Parts: sequence; structure tokens; C-alpha cells
Amino acid sequence: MVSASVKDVAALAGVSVGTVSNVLNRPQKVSAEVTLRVQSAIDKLGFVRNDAARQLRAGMSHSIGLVVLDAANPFFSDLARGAEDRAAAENFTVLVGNSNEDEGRESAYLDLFEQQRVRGVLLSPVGNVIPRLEQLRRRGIPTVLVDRQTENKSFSSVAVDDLAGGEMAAAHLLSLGRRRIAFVGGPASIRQVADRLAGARKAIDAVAGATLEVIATESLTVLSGRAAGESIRSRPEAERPDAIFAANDLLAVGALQGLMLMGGVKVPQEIALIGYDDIEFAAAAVVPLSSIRQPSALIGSTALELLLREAESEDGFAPSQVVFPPELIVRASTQG
Amino acid sequence: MVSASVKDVAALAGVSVGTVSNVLNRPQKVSAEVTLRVQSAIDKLGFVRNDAARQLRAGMSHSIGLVVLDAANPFFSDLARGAEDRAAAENFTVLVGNSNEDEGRESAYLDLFEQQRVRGVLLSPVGNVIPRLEQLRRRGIPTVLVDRQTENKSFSSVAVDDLAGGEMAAAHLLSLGRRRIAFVGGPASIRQVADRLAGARKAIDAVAGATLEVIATESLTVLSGRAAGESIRSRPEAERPDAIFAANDLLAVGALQGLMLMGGVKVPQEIALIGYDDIEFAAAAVVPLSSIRQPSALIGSTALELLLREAESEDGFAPSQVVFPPELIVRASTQG
DNA sequence: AACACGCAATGAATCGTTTCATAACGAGTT
DNA sequence: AACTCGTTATGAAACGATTCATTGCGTGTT
Repeated sequence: MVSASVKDVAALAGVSVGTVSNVLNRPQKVSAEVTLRVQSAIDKLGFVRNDAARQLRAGMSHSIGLVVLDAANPFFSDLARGAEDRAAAENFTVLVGNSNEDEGRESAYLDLFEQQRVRGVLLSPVGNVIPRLEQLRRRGIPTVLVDRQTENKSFSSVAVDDLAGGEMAAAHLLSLGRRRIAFVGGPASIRQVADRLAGARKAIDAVAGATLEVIATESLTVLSGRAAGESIRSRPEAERPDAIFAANDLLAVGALQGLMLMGGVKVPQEIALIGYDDIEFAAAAVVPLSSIRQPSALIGSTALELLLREAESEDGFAPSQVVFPPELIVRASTQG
Repeated sequence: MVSASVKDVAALAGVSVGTVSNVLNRPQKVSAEVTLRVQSAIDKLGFVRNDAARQLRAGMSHSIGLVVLDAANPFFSDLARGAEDRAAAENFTVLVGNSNEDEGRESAYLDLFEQQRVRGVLLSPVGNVIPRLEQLRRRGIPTVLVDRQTENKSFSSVAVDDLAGGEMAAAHLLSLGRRRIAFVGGPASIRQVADRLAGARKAIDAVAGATLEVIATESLTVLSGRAAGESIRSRPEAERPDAIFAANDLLAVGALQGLMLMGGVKVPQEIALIGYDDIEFAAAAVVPLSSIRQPSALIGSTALELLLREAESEDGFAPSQVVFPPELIVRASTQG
């Protein structure tokens, strides 16, 4: 006997299977004496409910699926934590899949979630997923997009206004009197990067005499940032920017190192530096980093909330697009 | 109609449900003509297998559960990736739970995994879980411990020899001629911390005139390390150690910052510094960090392999304890 | 004494897939 | 023509929990 079933419990307790189920799910409907007998039978047999059977009968699971672009990115792990905590409060479980920015893996996870009959899906999409989402919706699985605003207003989404964030970062640098601003980031195909750059451009265009230089990187990593920083440091002093806006904090940390190597450029005196995301490490960097904070956990919990509401409602649910404002965090890298 | 079932597919294709199942699971047993008809019915109806029903019938799921101490720690996310990749190759899915070093959450995840009838569990344990694991085993769910050697040889485990790692780190510092060595780490209740310290002590005791000072920290974080570094910097020069071994890289990074603040102590000239884990950031720190590398992904994949082998075997499986050797990675923080 | 009512407990039906013993059929053999 | 294979296809049974219409029983009412 691999494991006991309700039938075994019922037999041992001398009751029907229906009663065992009632003890488990509607204890108030069962007399105290019988409850006790059933409980002790459960203990004696080490009975554990079979989730697959429950789910089959229920028709839907108590899980929701989450597909993130990069599980190693602190932004997404915070987002996931936010979603998980909110889900736990409603007795739901979150299954996390890591697409690694690969459309194939994204699709595989969506397939898996469909087979599991998850209650809904949170998705930070790689490519154009709208057709796939419409298919999911037709099959009764609602989706909420995270960290991405959609043109398509028929889906709910929760995101941060990256355009405003970029504008905010650039405006801050401009307010320090800096005028030769460099944007470090890439690849440009990543929506968030493009939006942050567009926001920065907007702020810079509004100030006479301010210029924007774009330094493209291959990825959003510390090493890419370091390369960018070193290339700036190696320029003649007159050709260096006086401020850098990095598309995320990993790049900013790398840039900082590239600049400071061998007693090079002083941050913030010679070049002010600001990042994006406000990851935990930003505050602890050698020169604590200014950054644009995103409420990552809040994005996760809000998206989950929206999703559950949509899942519970009958069709005809009105999708909503939630956009959180980013927040400027000023630290040493843009002070002095 | 929420979603189509095999029955619907069978009806549309004009065959029996058994045949549909055969098309799905043993295509070679079905004639080409029928296969085609069934496939097109599947496509037309948008049929998606119900995993709960499959699993109920099969008696066991195609998932394995993994409980980690801290999902945000790069060491564990690498370990998880290793396990996931290996699992995917065998058509298994890994469900990741984060215990956050909390016994209650650990237990909740184990309950959940039991209800899901997972094929096995990988566990980086918080407290004394042996009784719980014996219970799981009785119910047919094998367990492999990760990142923890057990006294109890009846369970398989995959770990790195932290004692050897600690010894290796200290021996490296001693080989540089350093004699006043400080160990930065804590809380001591964490097994890994205690083992690394014990290893260091062993190496230091073997060298005449070498001393070991233990600087306890509250946690294994950058901020704790920074505090430790600052307190060392504020000492009179004669009372400072000439080398620091930090219990993990986050502490080492923090210590580095604490030491270097305000043009303080030079690393490695005045104080050599080595960390543990070799997280990605170590190589990219302002002074690239020497560290003790653990094969995190390999630990994950090996543990998964052991687990599957144990799950497939009938009872009478001989548990094995795999211990990987740590590896010394020398970078600038201990050179010069 | 007859009746109605409410509370407990019952157990058959159900969810969707897989499996397996059986049937149907055609081709080859004697 | 009777037979044995071999190949396909069939459909009922099984997995385990839940649900719900039904039964049984004790209490209170008239």
C-alpha cells in the first residue's frame, strides 16, 4: 500500500467515504464523536489527500502560473515574492517558470500551465504573445501582463511607467547642472530599455544645451557596464560625459567600477551616475548608487490580485491597466 | 464548454476514447489514417490534456519538489537551475519552494509536495528534519539532502566539503605570509558557517605563530560585512588583522567596502581578503574577490540524478553521500 | 398516535485519462 | 473451408476525492 485513500480511512473509522470528506471539508456538518474517530483513523493511516483527485473533481487547480524573463534578476525575484505572498493569503500556490527571454521556453511553460489547469497566468512576455493569450482566454485561463504595458487594452497589466522613470532620472542629472549625459544600456530591443531611453531623451530635449549620447551594451549585466565605464574612462577628459544614466543597476555598478579603476574618474565629482531598479546592492555599492525604484513586490501582489478577481468573475470582466509611478532615490553617486 | 476532453475528441473523430489515448501515448499502435483524423479533431477542439486526470491515473506526478533556504541567494538559484535542467532532460518538472530558513514554511512545502504526490524531494534543511524525512520515505517519497552532509547515513546527500573549503581559504592566506587572520561570519548556528570556521581553525593551528580572530556577524549580508569592515578600519593599525576570511561573498563584498571607505585600508596590500561561494558578482567587485567556488549547478543536477535513481529503484536502495571538493579561485583581493 | 422537521450519515455518480482484456477483421496457411 | 496469426480498434474499469439527493433517526408538535 503506497498511501491510504479516503476509502481506507472510512473503513477503519467505520463510516462512509462521504463522511470522511465532510470531516475534511465541512467539519461543522459532522458530529464530534464521528469527527474524532475519523481523525484518529487519518492519523493512524498517515492519510494525505491526493491533490490530483481533488483537482480533477474541482475542474481547476489552486495554482497560478508565473513566467518571468530572468529568475536571477532581483527585480523578478522580488516580484515573485510579492505574488507568492498575496497568493498564499488566498490559499493559492504560485508556480514560477523562467523563460530566460526565450520564446520557446515561454511557450513551453504556458503549455504546462494549461495542462495543469491553473487558475490564471502572470506573464512578463518575451515576444508578441497576444495571440497566445487570446487562445488561453478562450480556454478559460485569464492572464495579467506584468512589467509591460500593452497597446492591447483587452488584457490587464501591471507595470511601472518606464518613460516617466527615464525622464525622472535624466531630469535629476540635469538639475545637478550636468549637461553632457550618457545613456548606457541595451539591447534596444528590450522594451524597458527603449522606454527609459525615450524618457531620458524627452527630459534632455527640454533643456537648451543639454546633449544625450547613447552607449549601447550587449546585455544588462555588471560586466557590460564595466566595459562601458572603462571605455569612458579611457577617453580624453574633455570628451567624457559629466553624467551617466544606466538602464539598470547592474550596469550602473559595473560602470562605477570601470570608471574608478586605477584611481580613475571620481564619482560623483567628475561624473554623476544613476541606475535603475534600486536593487538591494545599489545602496551597498562602494559609492552608494542613486537609482529609480520600482515597487517590485507591489507589482507582483497587485497583478495577482487583478488576476484572481478576473478569474472569479464571469466573463465580461473589464481589464484594467495599472501603472505605478517610479520613485527617485538619491544617494552619494549623484551628490556633491 | 470550458475545455474539450478525450471524449469530445473521440466523438468528433469517430473513434473510441482508447484510440485517442493511443494516438497521444503510443502513436505507433495506431493507423496513419486514424491518427490524422484524431489529430485534426484535437486541433479543431483545442484539446489540452488534463494533467490532474493523468496524474490520478498514474498515481504519481512528474514533478519533484525542491525546498531551498533562500531563493534570493545566487548559490541556491544556481543550484535550482542545475536541478531544473537535469529534470527537464528526463521530462520532469521542479517545483521550487522557499523556506526562508523558517521551519514552518519548510514543513508547509513538504505537506504540499506530499499532497501533490511528487516523485521525490530535494531539501536544504532548516532544522532537524530526519523524522519528517523518515515519514516521507514510509509514504514512498524519497529525499535527497542538498548542501548539507548528514550524520544519518540512511539518506542520500550532495554537498560540498565546507571544512576543506575553510581550510583551503585559510591555507591560501597563510601561504601569502599572513599570520593575523580574522574570520568574519555568523550566525554560528548555521552549519555551513561553523564548518568553514572549523576548517580555517585547523589550517591556522598547524602554523606556528598564526592567530585566528572571530568577528561574528548577525547575518550573511553585504551590510553585515560592511559593518565588520568598518570596525576593523577604525582600529589602530597595529591591531588590525592582515587577512580576512569571510564566510560568504556577500560578507566579503561588504567588508571590502567598509575597509576601503575614505581611502582607508588597502586591499590586498594591507589586508588580504577572501570570500566563499564565488558568486557572479565576486569577479566584478571593485577589487575582484578571491573566493572558494562551489559547483552549485552541479550540486543541483547531481542531487536530482540521485533522487530519480532512488525513486525508480525498488526499496532496498543504498543511499549515497556525495561530497564535492571546493575550489580555490585566486583574484586581486589576495594578490600583490 | 400520527406527523413534520432537522440533523447526520450515506453511497452512487462524477471529473478525464489510461490501461488492458477483448473483439473485429484481413491475410496467410493448411 | 477451417484455421491461426497479427494488426487495429474498442470500451469498461480504475485512479481518489467530492457532491448531492436520499435515507435514517430522534425530537417536538398537534
